[in-house]
Amino acid sequence: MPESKDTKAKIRKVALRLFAERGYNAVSMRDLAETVGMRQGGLYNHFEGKQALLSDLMEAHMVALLEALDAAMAGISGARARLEAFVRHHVRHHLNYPDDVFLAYMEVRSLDTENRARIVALRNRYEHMLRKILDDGCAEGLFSIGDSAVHARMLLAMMTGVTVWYRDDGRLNRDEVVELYLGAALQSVGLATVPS
Amino acid sequence: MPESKDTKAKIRKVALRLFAERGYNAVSMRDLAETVGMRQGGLYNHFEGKQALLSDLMEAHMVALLEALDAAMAGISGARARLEAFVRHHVRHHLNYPDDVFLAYMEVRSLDTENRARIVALRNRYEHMLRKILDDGCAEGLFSIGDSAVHARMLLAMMTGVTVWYRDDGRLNRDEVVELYLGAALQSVGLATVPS
DNA sequence: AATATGAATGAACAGTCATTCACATTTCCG
DNA sequence: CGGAAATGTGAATGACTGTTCATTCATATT
Repeated sequence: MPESKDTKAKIRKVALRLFAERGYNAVSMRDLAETVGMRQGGLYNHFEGKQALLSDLMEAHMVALLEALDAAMAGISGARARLEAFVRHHVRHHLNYPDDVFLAYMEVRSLDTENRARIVALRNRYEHMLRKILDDGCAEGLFSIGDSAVHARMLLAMMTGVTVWYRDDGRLNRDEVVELYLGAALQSVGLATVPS
Repeated sequence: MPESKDTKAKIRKVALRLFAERGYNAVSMRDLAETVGMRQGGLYNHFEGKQALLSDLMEAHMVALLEALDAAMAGISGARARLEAFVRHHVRHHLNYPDDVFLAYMEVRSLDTENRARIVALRNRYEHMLRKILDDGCAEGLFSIGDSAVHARMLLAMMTGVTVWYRDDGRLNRDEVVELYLGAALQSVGLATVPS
C-alpha cells in the first residue's frame, strides 16, 4: 500500500480539522480513528496519546508561525516597513492555516501544565516581536499609541479574529482582506494610509 | 432556610465560572454539583440539563449585553459620539463580566442547533449596531475605513480580546484600559485622538 | 392535623471515554 | 526467500459521562 507510510501525517491532518471544528474534548479517539479510516488502537502506534497529539499539533503550528515570521521580516528595516511586514505575514498566515490558528488559540487550556508552558512561551516570543516594532516606532516618533504592550495585544486580537469570519467563497479574496487589515493596523498606530 | 431559595442562582454562578475556566465539555455535572455543595441529582430540580444550563447562561449574557448597549447609546447622536459610546460600553462590559463574555465566545459551538441559532441571532444584532455606526461615520465623511463590515469585526475582535489578558492586579486599572481601547479604535477609523 | 410542594439524596442506567494488549497482517531489508 | 520490525485489529479495561428515579425531608398550605 503506497499510502500506508504517511498514516501519521494523515492522523495529524484529520485531528487538526476535527479538533478545530468540534473542540479537543468533543472529539473521541474513536471519531478520529474512524475519520482517518482505521481502528482506535492503531492510533497509539503513532502517538503516545490524545494529549501528545494535541501538543504536537500546537507546537508544530507555533514553530511554523515563528519561522514564517522570521522569513517575512528578513532584511526589512524601519518601524513602518516592519509593521507592514508583520501585519501582512500574520493575516496571510492566518488565512492560509485557519485550523492551526484556531486550535492554538482555543485549546491552550486543554494542554497539561508542561505542554502549556512550552506553547505559551512560543506565543509570548511572537507577541514580543510585535511589541518591539511598536516600541521602535514610538521611539522614532512615528507611531502614536497609548501603550505598546496593550496595543500589541489589540492588534493581535484584531488580526487573529480574521479566522472567525473569513470564507473563501465570500465577497473578498485573501489579498483584499490582507490590505484591509493592513490599513486598519496602520491607522491604529496613527499612520495615514496612502491611497492606492 | 434563607439561602435555599437562591440555589438556582448559585448553580448559575458556579457553572459560569467553571464553564469559562475549563470549558463546557471539561466540566461534569458531578464537578458542578460538588462545587455548588450538593449532589448531582439535585441539579435537575433547577435545570432541564447541562445543555439548557449553558444556553441559559449564554442567552442571559447576550440579553444583558444588548440592554447595556441600549442604555449606553440612549440619546447620543453623531457618528463619533456614538462610536465612543459603543467602545466605552463594550470594553467596560467585557472588563466587568469576563466569564460571561468568554463563555459566550468560546462555547457557541457547544450549543445544539436551535440554541445556537438564537444566540448567533443576538450576536449579529449587536455586531450590526456597530456596523451601522461605521456606515454613518463614512456617510458623513468623518471616518476613513476600507470596509465597514470587516472593520466592525476587526474592532469587535480587538476589544473582546481584552478579557484574555486583563487582570485587576495588573499595571493598569479598568478606566485606563477603556481609554486605551477608545484611542486605538478612534485612530483605526481615521480620527485623531485629542490629547487629554 | 392532613396534605401538598420544592428540594436534596444516592443509587442505578446505559453509554462513552482514553488507553492497553494479545494477536494478525503488512512492509521492509538482508 | 525469511525473519524481524512496523503497523493494524478487535476486544477488554476501569473510570467517567449525563440523566433518571424512588425515596426522604422540611416547609407551606389547606
